[in-house]
Amino acid sequence: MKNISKEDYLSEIYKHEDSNGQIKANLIAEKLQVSNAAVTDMLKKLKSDGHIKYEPYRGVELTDQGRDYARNMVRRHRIWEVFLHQIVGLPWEKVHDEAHNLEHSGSDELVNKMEEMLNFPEFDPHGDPIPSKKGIIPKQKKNVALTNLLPNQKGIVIRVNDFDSKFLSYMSKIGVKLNKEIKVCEIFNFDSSVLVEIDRKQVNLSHTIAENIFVEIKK
Amino acid sequence: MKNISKEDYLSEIYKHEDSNGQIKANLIAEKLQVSNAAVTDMLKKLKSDGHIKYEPYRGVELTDQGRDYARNMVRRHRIWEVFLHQIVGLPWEKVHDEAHNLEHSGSDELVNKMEEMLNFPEFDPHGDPIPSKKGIIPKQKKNVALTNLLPNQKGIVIRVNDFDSKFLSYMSKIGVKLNKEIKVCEIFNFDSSVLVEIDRKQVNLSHTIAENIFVEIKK
DNA sequence: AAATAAGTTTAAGCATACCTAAATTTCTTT
DNA sequence: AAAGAAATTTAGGTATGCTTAAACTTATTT
Ligand SMILES: [Mn+2]
Ligand SMILES: [Mn+2]
Ligand SMILES: [Mn+2]
Ligand SMILES: [Mn+2]
Repeated sequence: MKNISKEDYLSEIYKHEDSNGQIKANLIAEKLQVSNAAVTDMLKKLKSDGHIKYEPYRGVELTDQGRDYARNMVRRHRIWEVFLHQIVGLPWEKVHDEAHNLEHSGSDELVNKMEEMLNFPEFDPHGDPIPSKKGIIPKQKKNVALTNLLPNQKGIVIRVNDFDSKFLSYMSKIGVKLNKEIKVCEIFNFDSSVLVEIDRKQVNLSHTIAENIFVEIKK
Repeated sequence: MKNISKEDYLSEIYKHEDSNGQIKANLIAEKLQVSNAAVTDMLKKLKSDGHIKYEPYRGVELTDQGRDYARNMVRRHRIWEVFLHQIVGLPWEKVHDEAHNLEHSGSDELVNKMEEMLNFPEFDPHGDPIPSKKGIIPKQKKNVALTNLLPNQKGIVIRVNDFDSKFLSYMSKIGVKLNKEIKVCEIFNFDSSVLVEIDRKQVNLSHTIAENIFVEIKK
């Protein structure tokens, strides 16, 4: 297995492009926890592999080939997550890190088999869409960060960010999970935290926490 | 994940030590498909890690630390194999290669969870024993290669070698699997092949094939 | 005891994937 | 438009895990 690093770079570029357009070398370095110089090195290799378009000091863009590769990596990651969660019974705060290692190892054939076994799930345990074998990405319900709700608005949890396992365990602890209803009671100006109601209990969420929970606004 | 190569070297040394005593650098090179020089390099590193005892031109021996590490790798490999076979439904000729990649990725915690889910299996799909978390190795029934049977003796399949997937598919095809009864009908001197009976059908097995099937002799 | 064969190590080199520090380019202010 | 700040690349270096070819050590023959 030779391409672990390349695959991680490609996934990162893809996930960002998907939501925010062209990614900066800077941000790749930060996300992958490597130096800027390491990023420059890798971008040259990815370019010569035909995975990205890239000119020094200019932005990075996936080629069709690179996008296909990256999308498949995201697919693998998310299928592993669902599998570990549903079949092995790992809690949602542990599946991301585990999948991040496994995604580079199992064959596509194995991933396809797991997908079939899971009955072709459309979303991973954190609500992120799983690209199909053909590259089609399931449409998510319209959703916004919890910080966008006004007092007395209610939302249904559609997605949470999955990169911090401590954050996810805390979410479990206070009852936040996919499809759960959250009502915003009050927004505090002094620290931008929000007081919400979950399962008829009130909890105060910091702004940073609320930013990482995405809900469909309930009319 | 940094120790893939080291882990493979250690497993190989362990598996050989287990059955045949000290391994020669030569054989490590052959098994891992690398040059002898690469083996020398790695032995130095494994020594400085405290995993093996080793003096130039002398043999290799695992330290207690190295043996623990290696045994755990074998454990991980075999639990993955059972899991892939029983839970994911992969045929026995595919689990070895897949497990060989996965064994370096998932955490011990995940492996322990899979083991529990499988109800603490003692043997992998090819009949090899699975070391427990504490390092205890289940005892196998006494067994010999099929080549050791005399005409008209019967044996129960206890184990098959797992390193060649083509061999294993062929075994499936002719009905050889664990616990299956095989009767030796005739041994041909001219090529040392054996004519056996499986499921009431006669099949001729080359000497090399028969050498890789291990049976408990039936009285 | 030499000679030969077999096994192993050393030497030199390559690719990957990182690093820090210095140099360069681009963006943002003034 | 020039200066300063921010982002990026280059230069030089490290560790891992390989390679081939040459040198060396140990085991086996004669
Ligand atoms: Mn994830
Ligand atoms: Mn990864
Ligand atoms: Mn195996
Ligand atoms: Mn392996």
